[in-house]
Amino acid sequence: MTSRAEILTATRRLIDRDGWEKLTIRRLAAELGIGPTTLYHHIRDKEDLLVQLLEHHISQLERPELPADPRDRVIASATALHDALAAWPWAAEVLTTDGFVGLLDESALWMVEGIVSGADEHGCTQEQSVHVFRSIWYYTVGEILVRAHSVQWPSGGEPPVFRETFDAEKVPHLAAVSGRWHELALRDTYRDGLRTFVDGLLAAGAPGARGPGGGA
Amino acid sequence: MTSRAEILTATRRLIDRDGWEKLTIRRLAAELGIGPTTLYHHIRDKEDLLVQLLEHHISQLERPELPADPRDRVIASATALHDALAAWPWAAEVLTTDGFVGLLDESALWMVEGIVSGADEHGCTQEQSVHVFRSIWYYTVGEILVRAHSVQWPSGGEPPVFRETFDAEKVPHLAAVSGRWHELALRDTYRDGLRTFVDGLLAAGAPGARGPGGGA
DNA sequence: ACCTGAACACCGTTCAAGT
DNA sequence: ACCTGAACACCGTTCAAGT
Repeated sequence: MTSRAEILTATRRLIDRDGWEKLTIRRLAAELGIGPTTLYHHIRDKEDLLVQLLEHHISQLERPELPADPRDRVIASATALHDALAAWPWAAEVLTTDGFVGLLDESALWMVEGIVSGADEHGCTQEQSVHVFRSIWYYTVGEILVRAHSVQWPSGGEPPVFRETFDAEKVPHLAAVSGRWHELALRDTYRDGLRTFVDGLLAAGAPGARGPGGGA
Repeated sequence: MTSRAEILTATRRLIDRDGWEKLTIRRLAAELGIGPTTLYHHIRDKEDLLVQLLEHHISQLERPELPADPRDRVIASATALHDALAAWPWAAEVLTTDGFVGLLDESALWMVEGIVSGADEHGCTQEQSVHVFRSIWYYTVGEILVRAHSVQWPSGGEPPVFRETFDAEKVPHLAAVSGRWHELALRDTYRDGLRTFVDGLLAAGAPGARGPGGGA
């Protein structure tokens, strides 16, 4: 009597309530009111559960109209990817562990397609377009994972992000900025970095393909 | 009779032999020939052990002469950071989990200082220099983590990185490249991406600070 | 000081058995 | 078909007890 849908919503409820690291097969079974072993009649193993959860949530993503301009389409696709993962940091963990593109079905691939097609149409070769995607993917997944782990002290004690004292002899520039580091590290600079990176990647891939403000 | 040095070398030996994910307190104790509980007289907990291991190995890193040119110094520092982590993917895992810069002692901070000082001297403000470091850090840690997990099938069966069939109606650009994706995804493009990113970040931070080929 | 076994509170997963 | 308890092979960590 336990359905796939019930399992997925209970999993999501457990993660939302207790946190991603508290998701275990045994707790999920308790959440469902069944024995842990019963779960194995519906899922192959824990990884299978995670992948199903991820696919389900990505398939529910609203799919925005992507810009016609190649460069803007790359930015918009990467931002959609980023925001989807930022909402579920556990997803980023699943994706780094299990590989990304080979895992997901077509409902998620429009974001990858948006990046690759933008690079292609900008004038990149296939090699360069894949390179553009991979570079953006690394930057995005790194941002998600680092920031997801950094916000573990929401209102607890001291934020242990940066100690304030540095040896000005050995690391003068860090010493100079140390008092402000914490504040600066909290800023959301993903989009700034993304724009910079994309423009650089596209320029490196196909320098003459598009002037500043130029058309197709 | 169990020393800190003995524990750290045994930990390293266990990781090198059996892999990072096989490192447990109990296995480490067995490796040392002592009871698991005995270990707790020498380490506070598992995380403490990991941080000690990381600090020890980073402190043993050879410290290269960094270039005088700011841009080249940023590249060289980031590359040193990347290569250090690529050699120990478990370290990247520890660092994303525990925060980076606040955790390490001065023996590791020269890499961070190299990036921040390069950005500063290029003409970036403090905000911009921290942004440069963070962007590079995200890209680097993402690359390490994704690639570390992707090489889990060294000679096993099918590499599940990318399935070869795509719906050419829905994702035409992915369909076009699908046959080559796996090969392209294996290429080491970290340095290419890094150079592109750094040049973009520095240009965005301080556009007029340095012309192409210009000096200080 | 340094080390120990027993115990606590957990994990993921398998398997023979029940309805 | 669907579900179960018991069991296996593990975890990190604590604590009272030993030398």
